[in-house]
Amino acid sequence: MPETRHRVLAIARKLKYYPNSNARSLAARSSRTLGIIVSDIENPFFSLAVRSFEARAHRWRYDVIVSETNYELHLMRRAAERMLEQKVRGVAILTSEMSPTWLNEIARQDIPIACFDLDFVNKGATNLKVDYLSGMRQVIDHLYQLGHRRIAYVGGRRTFKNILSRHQSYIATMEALGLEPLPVANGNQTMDGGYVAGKSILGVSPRPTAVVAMNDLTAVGLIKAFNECGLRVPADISVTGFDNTYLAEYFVPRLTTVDMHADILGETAADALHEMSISAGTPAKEYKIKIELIIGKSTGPASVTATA
Amino acid sequence: MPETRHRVLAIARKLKYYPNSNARSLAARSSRTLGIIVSDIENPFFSLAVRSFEARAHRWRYDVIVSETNYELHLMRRAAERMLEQKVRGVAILTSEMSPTWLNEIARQDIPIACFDLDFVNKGATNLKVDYLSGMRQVIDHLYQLGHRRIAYVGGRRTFKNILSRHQSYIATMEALGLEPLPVANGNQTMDGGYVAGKSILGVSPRPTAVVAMNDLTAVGLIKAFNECGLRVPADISVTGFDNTYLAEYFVPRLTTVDMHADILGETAADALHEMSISAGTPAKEYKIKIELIIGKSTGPASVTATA
DNA sequence: ACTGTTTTCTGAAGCGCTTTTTTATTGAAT
DNA sequence: ATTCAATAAAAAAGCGCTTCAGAAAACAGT
Repeated sequence: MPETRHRVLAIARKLKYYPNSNARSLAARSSRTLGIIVSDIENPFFSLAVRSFEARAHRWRYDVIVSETNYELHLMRRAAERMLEQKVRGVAILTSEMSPTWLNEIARQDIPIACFDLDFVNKGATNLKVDYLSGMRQVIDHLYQLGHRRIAYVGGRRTFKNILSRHQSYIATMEALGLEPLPVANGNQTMDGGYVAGKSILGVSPRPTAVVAMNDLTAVGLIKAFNECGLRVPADISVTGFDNTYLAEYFVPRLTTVDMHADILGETAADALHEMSISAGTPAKEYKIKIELIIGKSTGPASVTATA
Repeated sequence: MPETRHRVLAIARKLKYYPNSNARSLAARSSRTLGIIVSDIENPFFSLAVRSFEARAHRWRYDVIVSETNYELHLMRRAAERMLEQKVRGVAILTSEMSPTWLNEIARQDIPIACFDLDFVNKGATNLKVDYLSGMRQVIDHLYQLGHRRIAYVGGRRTFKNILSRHQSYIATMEALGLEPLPVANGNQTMDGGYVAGKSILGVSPRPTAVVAMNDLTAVGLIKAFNECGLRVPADISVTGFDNTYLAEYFVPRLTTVDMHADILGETAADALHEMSISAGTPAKEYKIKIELIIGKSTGPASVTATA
């Protein structure tokens, strides 16, 4: 029997026969496709998540389609529509600019959802949660122990949920330490945003001795801005990132950052969708994504001159 | 009429109607989907190309599916099969580890192909060519003028066509300048490969005064390795990248590299596929991708002690 | 008013598969 | 041999759309 199967497959290949997946999905009333929507495919955090999601999905014999929202609302809409039109078997949403309207729409069609840090409460949705507060606290504690007191924060362009979480965690942690949260400079989640924010921070007086960036890309942009103005990191000013992308690891100086395990995130999302799709009615679980401080070389003792 | 259309669409939305794209593709005997296959989605060169490809494809009202080969043959095979099964309207192949067998297979089904730097000669294929020789020559000339004579090269893991092109161009250019090509260290196209290669280069005596990396990621890995051993870039050793990814721009020191215009590449590929798909029988064109040297801060005059 | 032509509308056919139903086949039990 | 359940094989019925053929309607020309 296995050999028969093998022969059939061999002949199929020889005959160049590739089953039409459209017909298959149509007839089976169910596609073998998972979707994943991310904010920014150029951000290594997301590309790593996409890769591990794909790898795991392929293991379960799904195809995957990926859409990017680029932090833009109309692309978010298109992405959601596309998932609906393609009749995906499940969709992972790793982007906070996804409106509840669409989430509900997807849930209404009984398509399993795995969302990263979006707080979408629905029986058809699995939540992948990150404890930002803990991450932010670890970062700031680390800086605090190094003697930093004027710690600034650089956030993202919009007030998306998870971007906001990081900001709120910053404020909460600062206050818990009896420090005054500094006015926030906002970037746009990427390097150039960080660069611009970095320039603006340099105008603040007294200058912060440390800057916490909302992600690694922003941190890199900050450092570039600082370097251009003759400031050394970490000698003159400390900078931290968030996400622990491969970028953080190879950047010089190696970034102090928070590991969010993008790879585990992607895998977990794929696993969760698979599980939900084979056993409908399973109560949606909630996963906690591990978070851990990675101490690099971009943070150092608060410089004496600056604190003086 | 337009208002009627608008009303219909509004009602469709209200009724939560999303046309089944599988049924549509099946009935129309033609999908509205373009495929793109890349080596490594984490490499910013590719992610940028994917993004611009998607953007342009969406403008022409195509959906796009992206597959990654990860430089692995079995994934390459799966990616090709998937394109065939999904009955894509055209496919862009931005990965040199794609066997001619599969290219022919795709061409045989009359699916337009746009391949980047793959030398696939077929009437159904558009070629996007890069003049590596020119790029490499510009890089090496630049180093030569800075006084470098012992210029090493760090290549990729396998002998894929385009990776090989860069290598051959290195050798040709060196010889043209009357310099001796040094033995090549091979990376794996990413940072950690560059890092390992960097360590091995440090063992070579006399040490090269400059290293040409096959891409930006490798260059970053190299620099990390050099830094760890106390070498400063560019004071002690110069390093160049290739691709001019955003990484190169924000890295400290800003990388000297070669811009391959990944965004234009992606757009051109999408345009070419679109054009081929609407007018079958058009003779396949050939596009030349512009290439240009970007001088950064990772290259400097050959250090006197090293050349001595 | 009548035929010939073009345009618009309606309904049926069919895309390439999976699934369900029907029919044929076998095997055991009477 | 005959009946009935169990199993295998073959045929039919869609899945949700697009397309195409044919019917109906509209428009001219004589």
